[in-house]
Amino acid sequence: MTPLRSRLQNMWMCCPIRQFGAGQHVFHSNDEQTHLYSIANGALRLYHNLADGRRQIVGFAFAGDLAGADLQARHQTNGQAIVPTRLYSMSKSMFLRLVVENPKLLLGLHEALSTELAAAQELALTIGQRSSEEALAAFIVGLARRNARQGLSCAVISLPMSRRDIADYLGLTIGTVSRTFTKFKNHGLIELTKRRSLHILDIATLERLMEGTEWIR
Amino acid sequence: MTPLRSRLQNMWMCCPIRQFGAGQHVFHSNDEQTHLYSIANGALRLYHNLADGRRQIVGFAFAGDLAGADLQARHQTNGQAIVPTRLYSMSKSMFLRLVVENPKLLLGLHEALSTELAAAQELALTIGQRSSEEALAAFIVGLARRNARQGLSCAVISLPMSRRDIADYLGLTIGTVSRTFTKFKNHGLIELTKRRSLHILDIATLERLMEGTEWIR
DNA sequence: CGACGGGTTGAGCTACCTCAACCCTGGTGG
DNA sequence: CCACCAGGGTTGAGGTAGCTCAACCCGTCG
Repeated sequence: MTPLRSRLQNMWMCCPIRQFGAGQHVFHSNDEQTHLYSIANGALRLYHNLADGRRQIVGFAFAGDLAGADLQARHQTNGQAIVPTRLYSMSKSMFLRLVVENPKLLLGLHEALSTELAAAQELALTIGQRSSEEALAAFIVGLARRNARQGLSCAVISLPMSRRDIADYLGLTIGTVSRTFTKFKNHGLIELTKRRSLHILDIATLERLMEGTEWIR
Repeated sequence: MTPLRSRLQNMWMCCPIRQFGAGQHVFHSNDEQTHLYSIANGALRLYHNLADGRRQIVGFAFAGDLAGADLQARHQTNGQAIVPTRLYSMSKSMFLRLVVENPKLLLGLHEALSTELAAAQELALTIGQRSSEEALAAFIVGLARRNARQGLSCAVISLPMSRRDIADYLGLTIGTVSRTFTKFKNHGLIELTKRRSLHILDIATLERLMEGTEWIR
């Protein structure tokens, strides 16, 4: 954990906490953006829609992640709780006042935003170039790496989101996601335990799969 | 043009200019990131690769755009000149020194990075949910809107990138891109003039196409 | 215990890919 | 100034990954 990040983390300690039930929106796309959020626990889906309802999830935010880090006048995405979620909220003006006292805070936020940008570009790579198997492998490995960074188990992966969420994230359909999970299970790469969690049995093969250097029949 | 942005623009006036020929790389993914760039003229493609050479272009940068705005230790993408390109370059340490004097500069950079994030997320929407026709319409409209923002003609669109670049940007193949251009031409939406430019004849239909509210046979 | 929502599986379809031939254009050199 | 060439772009024919639609399964909750 870099100094920048820890400074950002301390900043939330005295902020009010807001709660959202599963399915509730924290903000809608094009809403005025008044606050910066840090997720205490739970999970958000961040998504875009087309006119006919097609949905692209552009990211998930879990405990420790920020939302609204762009500081724009209006929200660029919809933000919706996947499960009951609590988040620290700080008004943008409050944050900007803190920045005046401590300019490093803005650098920390900038770093967080850079990470989000890298994730969005990696997602474009996944959707645009990877096959359904490569994409799902990338998704699972991504969650494992996030767990590792947070000091959680990188073998047991919790999946708060539904199959539809995963499909709308990877640009696939629910059927293809389900079939691909089954295929991974049959190849001994993962174990599907409870409905919303899995065990990784062979991360090395998943990593080769996501890079396109391994294939399964 | 917001004050933040104009402040960012003035900052480059005294910076050294570097030149790159078509196909030359300004930086490679994972290179140490030493500088911040502003494109004086020309164009860059920003891209990721998979192990077997599949390429996802995650953005194009044209005159007035920044590169390296993430200020990370290492470059997150490859950056390659599409055509002969000149760019202002400023070392990160120089930029950070300027920021100490004028903290607003960092806010301006943050805003630019937010714009990049929004573009990357919109790209994910395009690749993940839009059909080839909707995707190409979104691409053309995106270029037209950029031109409008820069005070250029939004009817005459210059396409410095090849069909392969467009395909690798939209997650399609060169054949599909070419066929879709032809279809748009046959429907009177665009005129294909020179090889690397086009005229928009019916932007309203293109906009409805990209939102999924109109179809062409 | 029944109903419901999410997940899995199967059968058939189609949008887009693959591969290959052809065309066009701009650049080069005779 | 023209002939040639190379590389990008277009078009066609056939194949296939992943979609659609529908049936079924299973765990949860009233």
